[in-house]
Amino acid sequence: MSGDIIIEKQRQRAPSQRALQTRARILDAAEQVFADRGYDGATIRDIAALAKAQVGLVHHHGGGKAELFHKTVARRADELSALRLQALAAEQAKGHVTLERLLRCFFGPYLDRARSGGPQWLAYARLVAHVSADPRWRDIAAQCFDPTAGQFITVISGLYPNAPRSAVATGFVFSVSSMLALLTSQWRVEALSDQAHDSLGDRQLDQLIGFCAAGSDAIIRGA
Amino acid sequence: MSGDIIIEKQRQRAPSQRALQTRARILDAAEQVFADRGYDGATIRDIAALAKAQVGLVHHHGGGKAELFHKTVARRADELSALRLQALAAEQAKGHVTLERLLRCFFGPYLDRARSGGPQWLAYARLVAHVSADPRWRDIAAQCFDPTAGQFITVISGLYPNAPRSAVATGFVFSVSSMLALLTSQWRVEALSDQAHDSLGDRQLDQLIGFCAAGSDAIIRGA
DNA sequence: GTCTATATGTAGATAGAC
DNA sequence: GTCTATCTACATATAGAC
Repeated sequence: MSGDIIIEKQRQRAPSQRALQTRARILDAAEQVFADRGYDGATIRDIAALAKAQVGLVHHHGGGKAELFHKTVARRADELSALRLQALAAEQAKGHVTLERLLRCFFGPYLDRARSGGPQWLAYARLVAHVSADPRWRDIAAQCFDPTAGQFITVISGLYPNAPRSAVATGFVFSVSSMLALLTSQWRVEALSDQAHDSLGDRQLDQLIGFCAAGSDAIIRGA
Repeated sequence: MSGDIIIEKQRQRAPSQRALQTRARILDAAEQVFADRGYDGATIRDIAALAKAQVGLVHHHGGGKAELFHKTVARRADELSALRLQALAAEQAKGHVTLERLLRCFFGPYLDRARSGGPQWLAYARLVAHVSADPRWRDIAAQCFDPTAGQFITVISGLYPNAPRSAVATGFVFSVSSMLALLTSQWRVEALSDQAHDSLGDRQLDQLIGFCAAGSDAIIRGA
């Protein structure tokens, strides 16, 4: 898998309004189908049908299946990164930064949208789970998620001046995997609890932050 | 996806030694290919080539792609469950059960094998990550993993008499996802640390247990 | 149980009219 | 940009000889 897929090409002219809508419909459809069935399980034809577009058109806008997948992952990753870094900057400006608050800056934007931003954001979580589970997408994961994660790790390291960065990174990787579990494995919690579970709410976010903050603190202090 | 796939059928006669070896080679090959490329990305042909067997033979032993996948997941799950429950019983017999020790009974058998049991056990972790990421395999996950997980959750609940079972289950699901992250995302920790990381060792197991115990305790006490 | 050969479907990709 | 039609390749699965 080459790491040099170009996402944005220079365009000669501004695309028409209709073309932009078509493009967005195709990306939305790709997101859902890729999330539900993974890269190989998804078909261009399913995506085209869901987007109410023609097969050739999906190729035209997506530039082939692999590039379409990359575009689909990158679209919301860019939006999320901006929101997270914005929340981080606002928190730092207030001073009194704590581990809990930093994690809230990272988790909050995602969880907010998963709750109120429509089912597309929950589909995106499943998509990210697929990306994380498959070594073929390491380049995509590194390119889309690592820069922002690295900034958060640097700030957290500042809270523990003597801690090795690898301990902070380990706690952060565990934390991100827990966030994905919250978004993709609620059904499992319900099955193991023998009872219905609350839908995604403030309580779930607080549980996630409590778990990850206490856990990361334990790793970092033990290092 | 039907939940009534039968894994073991009654056989008329005991299979020959050669047949058993062929069967094991096919399951080993299937494990690696499914782990590397997921269910849809894997092909019966790749599995046959890696097992040095013929395509038709893979069908004969596996009973179709879907059933072969199920068999591959279930094989090590059964072995793991036995080891985990055995460690749990031994720990309970000693008395003085703690959350850390319970988590060690659950994580230890897997981590031990991932370290010294050959690359197949690491492949299995990637396979489980695929199963967890895809809602199509919920039935397999529930059948292979939930019974043992449920027993551990029950024992943990005994340590916190007033805690709701859903809080314990939430912490446990986060913990399992962190275990998978340890086994499948070491490369990510390295990339985010800007430094090489120790290979899988006692220290990693201690970090995982420390993270999950402190995190679960925080969730349960906050509930 | 094992192998060869083949049937059948469907995938990704593209050419060319509009 | 959009649509129709088609090319080419390879997937799963099975039939039947040994």
